[in-house]
Amino acid sequence: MKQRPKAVATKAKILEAALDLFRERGYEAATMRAIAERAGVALGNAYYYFGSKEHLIQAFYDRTHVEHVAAVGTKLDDLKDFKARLLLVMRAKLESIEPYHRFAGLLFRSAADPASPLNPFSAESQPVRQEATEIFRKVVAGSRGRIAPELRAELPNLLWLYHMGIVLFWIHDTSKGRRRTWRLMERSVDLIVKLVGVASLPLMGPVRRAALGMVRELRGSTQESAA
Amino acid sequence: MKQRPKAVATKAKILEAALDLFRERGYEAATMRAIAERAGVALGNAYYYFGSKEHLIQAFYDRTHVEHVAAVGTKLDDLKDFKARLLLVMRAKLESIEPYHRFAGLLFRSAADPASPLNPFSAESQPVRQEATEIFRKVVAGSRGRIAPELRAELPNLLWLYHMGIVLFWIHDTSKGRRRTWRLMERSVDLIVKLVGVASLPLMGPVRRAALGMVRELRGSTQESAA
DNA sequence: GTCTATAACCGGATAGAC
DNA sequence: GTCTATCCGGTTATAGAC
Repeated sequence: MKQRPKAVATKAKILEAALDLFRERGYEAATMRAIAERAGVALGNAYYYFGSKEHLIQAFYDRTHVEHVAAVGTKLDDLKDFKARLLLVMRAKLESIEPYHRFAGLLFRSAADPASPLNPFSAESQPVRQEATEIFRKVVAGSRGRIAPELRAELPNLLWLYHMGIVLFWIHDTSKGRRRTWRLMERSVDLIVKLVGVASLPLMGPVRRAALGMVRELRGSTQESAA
Repeated sequence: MKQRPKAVATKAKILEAALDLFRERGYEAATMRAIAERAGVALGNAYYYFGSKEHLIQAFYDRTHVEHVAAVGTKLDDLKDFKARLLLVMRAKLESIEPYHRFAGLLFRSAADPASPLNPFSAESQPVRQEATEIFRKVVAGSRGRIAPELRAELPNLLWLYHMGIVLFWIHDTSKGRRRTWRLMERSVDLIVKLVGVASLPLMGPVRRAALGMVRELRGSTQESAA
């Protein structure tokens, strides 16, 4: 199973060519033939390394996640406020995906198909999903302030879901510099912080329990085992 | 612009063939060639009437909406309680779409593409979206009980969005009889009613305003003019 | 195991003749 | 309005070279 250096290099070359072309021309125009040509390999060779065009996109997924984590870097260490931490992570997210906006929509096409491995809720995506949730776990874990304990446990998953919602909006956002998404993100972060505050009030016990019960139900369907 | 009877008949023939084949074989297997053949027309002729395969699906959309409205019928008139009304509409929704579960996933592939006319947030879908929101407007309008006025105005749109979320879950739900979706729907309706109650408390003014402000922002991006 | 080259299949979409 | 012919790109197949 050990791959030879040459194979690794070829695979990387193909992936880079694909990502470049996705950026430059969007999804449809970046044909497999063009990708292979740009990478300097035969069409069949591209398929040798990537079973389909969608597999190329899975790699894109991974890449944006890595870039997101890199963009956050160690900056979280300096912040103790929940809102500041969440804002940091969300800003880094939007910045890291921006270069790919052009073809993100078409990507989402596959992602929405329940049968597609690209679907963020699919079993195949579980590792990526779990990794992506990890950063929100960090956000919550390092936050000072009153957050109801049951909420603290579920919050990372909720934040991951929330961030998927923002990405969904971003995909549809055609405003210059994605202004609308940024505004929505900032407002919604503010709202989330408020809601977490309210939900953590002792009085809100029943509502909180109803909400968390439902969320666990929702999560159960896609991930049989919770982390 | 008046269409000749022959044209209407041909178009209908093609549409019926398409819906039949979608039901029988699912989306992918129902090729445009097969549809044309079943309808007894040439491939090019199918494209003369329906610009793309996706346009055929738009018709499918419309049909499920009509069926939903039919399933609700006049039953709303008998109920004055918000929760009961919302439950009625949501149950009718799940029942009316159930026969199509098998290929709904593949349909939603296109629906998720921002560039697709099928996208529920797209301009092309605005009529359908508005119609679909209408039923939630009715739900709210006929409900007795304390609901903050600003909330009342925005609630139909929020409920439409909520119902889209439930449908999204339903698409991914492989449990027998879609049990999980039903349970989630019932729990979430309960939660929504609780939340509306809490949000309508005078004390919640700031949170409510933050939430509604954000929602309007969100809505603004897809519908330039609010109803 | 890695890679090339080439041809072919399939289905969505289009052009242009009738 | 309807057809036939054709294009185009994802995908597969094949046969062989290093």
